[in-house]
Amino acid sequence: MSIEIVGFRIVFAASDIPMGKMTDDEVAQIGKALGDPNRLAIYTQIAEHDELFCGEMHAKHAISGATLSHHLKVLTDLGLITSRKEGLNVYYRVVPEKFAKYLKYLTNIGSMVSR
Amino acid sequence: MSIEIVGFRIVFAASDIPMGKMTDDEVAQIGKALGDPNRLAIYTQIAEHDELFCGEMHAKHAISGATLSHHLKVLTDLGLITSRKEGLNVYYRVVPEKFAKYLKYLTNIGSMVSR
DNA sequence: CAACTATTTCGATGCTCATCTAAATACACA
DNA sequence: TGTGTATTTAGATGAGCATCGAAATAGTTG
Repeated sequence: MSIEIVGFRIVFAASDIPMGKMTDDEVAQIGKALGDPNRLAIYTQIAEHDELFCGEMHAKHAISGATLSHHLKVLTDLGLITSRKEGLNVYYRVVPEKFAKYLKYLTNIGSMVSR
Repeated sequence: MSIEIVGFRIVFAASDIPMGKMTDDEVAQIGKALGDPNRLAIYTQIAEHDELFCGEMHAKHAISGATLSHHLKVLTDLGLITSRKEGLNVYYRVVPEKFAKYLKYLTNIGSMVSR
């Protein structure tokens, strides 16, 4: 039995989100950002929890605080995460809309593959 | 009115595809591969058409033949595309399953964001 | 205010990689 | 078999970037 993918689409559980276009370049930038193993792990860890501060991430990844901060800045500059300062800690959380946009763009490519 | 994304999932039009797990590292590699603007454009162009040979791609992208060949090798080594030689030309096409796996992995991250 | 903790910035280093030109290979066709 | 075209390989170069240690900044708490 051979299986053929004829296409796929994203379904939003809530409702359709109005999402502005992403430029090809922005898509590539996000791909690159999520293309570093440490950064992908950091992003995934933030997504797993609701909010996370540096200290909790630092404990999980074998990188220096400076490097961690660098990765968080990259993700922040791209709009993939946001932060909130409270006391000594800086709490990070993902921006679902941004991620959804990226997924949607990729899904469009995928749907072109269909015949 | 504020809209909140509570999660999203990929729905396959044909049926659910049995897909082996991808390692985090492989996911990062694909992200990186699709994270180069030229490579993303090349991949997209191949996806748009059914099959494409180098010459057709070369005409569209402002890079040397050698660089094009390099990008095609990166995509091929990752299993994102395959090739077939016919006469002087080498025809490329995407491997939908691989792309779907990547999308599925990302979608899983996305679904974690939901509350 | 002083000491301590959390995070970021600075500056440097070494590796990865996109890109090129030139040469090699593979195939077609006369 | 020899010439022309398509693609890949080889080798080099330069830019980008992940990483670090150390210093700077910010905030808490005694």
